[in-house]
Amino acid sequence: MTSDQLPAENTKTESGRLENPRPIGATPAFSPLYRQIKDLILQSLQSGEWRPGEVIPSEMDLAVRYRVSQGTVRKAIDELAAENLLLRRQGKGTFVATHAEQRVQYRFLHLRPDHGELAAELPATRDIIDCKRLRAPASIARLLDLRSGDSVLQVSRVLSFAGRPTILEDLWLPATPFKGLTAERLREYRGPMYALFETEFGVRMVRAEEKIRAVLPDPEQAGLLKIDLATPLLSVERVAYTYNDLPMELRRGLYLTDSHHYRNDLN
Amino acid sequence: MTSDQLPAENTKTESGRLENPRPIGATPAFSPLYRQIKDLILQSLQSGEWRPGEVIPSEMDLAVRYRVSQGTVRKAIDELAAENLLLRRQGKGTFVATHAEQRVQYRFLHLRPDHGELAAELPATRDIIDCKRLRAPASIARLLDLRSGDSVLQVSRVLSFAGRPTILEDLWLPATPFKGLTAERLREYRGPMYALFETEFGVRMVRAEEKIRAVLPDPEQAGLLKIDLATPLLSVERVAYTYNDLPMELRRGLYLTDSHHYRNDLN
DNA sequence: CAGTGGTCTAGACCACTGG
DNA sequence: CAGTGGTCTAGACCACTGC
Repeated sequence: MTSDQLPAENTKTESGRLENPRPIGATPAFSPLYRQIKDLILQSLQSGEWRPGEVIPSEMDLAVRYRVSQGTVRKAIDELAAENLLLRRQGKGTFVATHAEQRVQYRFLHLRPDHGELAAELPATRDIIDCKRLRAPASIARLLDLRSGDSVLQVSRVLSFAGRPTILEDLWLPATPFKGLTAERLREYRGPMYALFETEFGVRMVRAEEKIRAVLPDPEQAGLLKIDLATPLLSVERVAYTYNDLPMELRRGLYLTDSHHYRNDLN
Repeated sequence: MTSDQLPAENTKTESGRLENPRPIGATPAFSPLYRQIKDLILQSLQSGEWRPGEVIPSEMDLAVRYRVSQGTVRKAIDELAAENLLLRRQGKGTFVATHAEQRVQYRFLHLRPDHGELAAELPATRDIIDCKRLRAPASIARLLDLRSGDSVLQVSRVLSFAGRPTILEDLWLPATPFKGLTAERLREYRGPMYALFETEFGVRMVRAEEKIRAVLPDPEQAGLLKIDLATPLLSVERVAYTYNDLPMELRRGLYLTDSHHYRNDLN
């Protein structure tokens, strides 16, 4: 077997086995081939070689490209599909996941109506209250891995379901990757905000962490949600991450839960 | 190939292929072999042939038993492991998951301290207030797939972390499978309640669904949690299921979230 | 009908555990 | 060292999609 045209990552021994390319440090922490392939695919996703919604090359093509068997590529893709980064469709191909997909729209929104389907209430009315640029206070900067004082965009909005104000949200985004985002563009756009982030700014949110509390609104919040000061609300703080565990959005939401609830499935 | 000693589920054709044993109805909804094997393993788990914490037979043994290749057994086990029903340990074997495992204890409890580790606060103080037998009201019966009026056990308890009452919970359990459960046994037992359910009643909770709201306490609840009536609380309603999607527990919890939060990871 | 993902097999070898 | 799960391969065939 020759090894002249191989990608930089791996070279084969004469037995056909692969050498592990990272004997760094004391514990190399053995990384199987399929995981290395997974990382290569991940790099192509990050770099934008394959964009949200597009097909990626077939398993056979990738097997040839990476010089491994189809089964190994398959296992790499399996993991990426399990993480919702890729979407397999039998007979058609493997696609880069996107928040614009009809089937997975509002994937991160766990609020559900007590009766009936969420789909019946979507798309919700979205009132953008505000979109301004400011210096990140320490508390915001820390969660976004920025230096305090770095420039961030702050968006405020109210979501209404069936005419009833239900969610009051504040968002903070690092200003650099989202340069050019304005209240107008947010108002014009049809579809989930994360879909807009993908198409307009090339930022794909991959996972998120939420911290949930029960709180009472302050007078301003109560006014925007048209509730009184004694109405308890869910406080949902979300940090959303793009590839490489890079935090790209902080969102603080207040959810009115008298006709909706936050749903969670435990496994 | 002979097909005389095969388990009832599948017989091989001469080509080595397997016949699909369920051409029932209009759309047989093709079920691959590994999924049939998965169901067989699931049956052995339900029947108690392999109990929580025990090793199951090796992949090779199961392959022989079911007359399929190791790879097919492997794929079945992969799915069961992904659903947290089985636990693989390289070099040791595959084990039936259990809530008594140190590593996965309190798997369904998403409350976390704002600062520090949950482990530092465990085990919490658990005060069993009450454990009584009663006729299920319609609202409870419906969620537990019982007839209203069926006998259920109701348990009330308060969990305290670092000396502070933090969770007030009511549980409802169908009386039949939990016959013999008393406040005393709950008080004596060290470890998670779901572990007690496994060892004492052979009921393993496999998954759960939670509905979360923000509420204010009534005077009785406020007294038990030692808070005032204006302190908002998380209301967490959980239905826990055993094998076969059979609901076996309804739990209504009130979580105090001034120094804790409910954590959720979105993928 | 060709192309894609999905299933299944058989066999080789690797990494990890415990006696 | 034997036994377990974990990786990798090569090849065959199946189910689904769209031309």
